[in-house]
Amino acid sequence: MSAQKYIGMEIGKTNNLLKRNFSSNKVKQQIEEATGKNSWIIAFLAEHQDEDVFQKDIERIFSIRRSTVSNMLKLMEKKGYINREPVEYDARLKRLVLTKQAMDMYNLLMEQLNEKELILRKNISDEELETFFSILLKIQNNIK
Amino acid sequence: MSAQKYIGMEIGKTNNLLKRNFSSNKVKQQIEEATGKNSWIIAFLAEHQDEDVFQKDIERIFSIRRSTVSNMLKLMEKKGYINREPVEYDARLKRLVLTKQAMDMYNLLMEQLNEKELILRKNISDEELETFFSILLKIQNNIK
DNA sequence: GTATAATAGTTAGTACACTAACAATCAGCT
DNA sequence: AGCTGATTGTTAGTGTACTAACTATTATAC
Repeated sequence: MSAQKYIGMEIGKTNNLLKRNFSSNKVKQQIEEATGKNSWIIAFLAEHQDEDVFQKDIERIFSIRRSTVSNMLKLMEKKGYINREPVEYDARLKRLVLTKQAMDMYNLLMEQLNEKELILRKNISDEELETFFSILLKIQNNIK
Repeated sequence: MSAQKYIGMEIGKTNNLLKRNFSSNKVKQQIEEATGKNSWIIAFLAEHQDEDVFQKDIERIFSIRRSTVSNMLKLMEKKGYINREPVEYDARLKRLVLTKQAMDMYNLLMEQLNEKELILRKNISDEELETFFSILLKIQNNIK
């Protein structure tokens, strides 16, 4: 029984390890530091500059609740990474726009994210990785 | 590029889903509610009643930092699940002891944890699961 | 035997994540 | 046009998790 592993437990442990060692993305010459999640959001916004992106999209993509998004984006605005602008066609929506500062960080952030991804994938074959993601997807579906 | 998945991202998303839907363990007739991590800790202590367990052990087993353990156990003490007792042979250590209330919850908590585990494993074969855990272990080792 | 290093736990400050309750706006229906 | 319900975002309060700095004790080394 004590040898049996629990999915939630193992994922939680791995998530903690990631948070500790792979979360902070210090960008040289930047005063404020982009935390792990900040980097992902900046990357997403940079890759979708041609469309309007709102908080509700961040919710869906990153699987976080609206209150969390609200707080995170408030911090990112304070740090000078984004602005939240109203749109004409719907007063409820606030369009998320990257600042120049954040856009300048994009390439470096992606480099860092990809570099870390390579470290995480060490000793894991492409086939194993595919299996891993497919099972993770099954687990995600089992939760809902 | 946008189709490529990132390990940290997918694990983070899954962890959020777990936290939202599989974390709370309401035990009938209990005033206070044992949160997800509380349940795990109670289970661990119940299964190791014959030995002395200290905060440093919880750190190692659950892969969380000492400050986190300190805060979590302070809350659990407040809720009446554990007591922290000094030991004679080392004044730095505080032995963790389950209260009667928590011991009474143990069987029900394990039932709930196992029940949830079954839901998480739906549509996943034993072989797949073994692969999944082995890759997760590789990822954990890649982080350190 | 005393100085130094290692270990165990706490506290302050911050980030991330949740629920619940709220306000504002929009969409649909009659 | 006006009511009802859905959508979007905020706020308050809490739990989990981190780092950094701290205290207290124990172990080691000289």
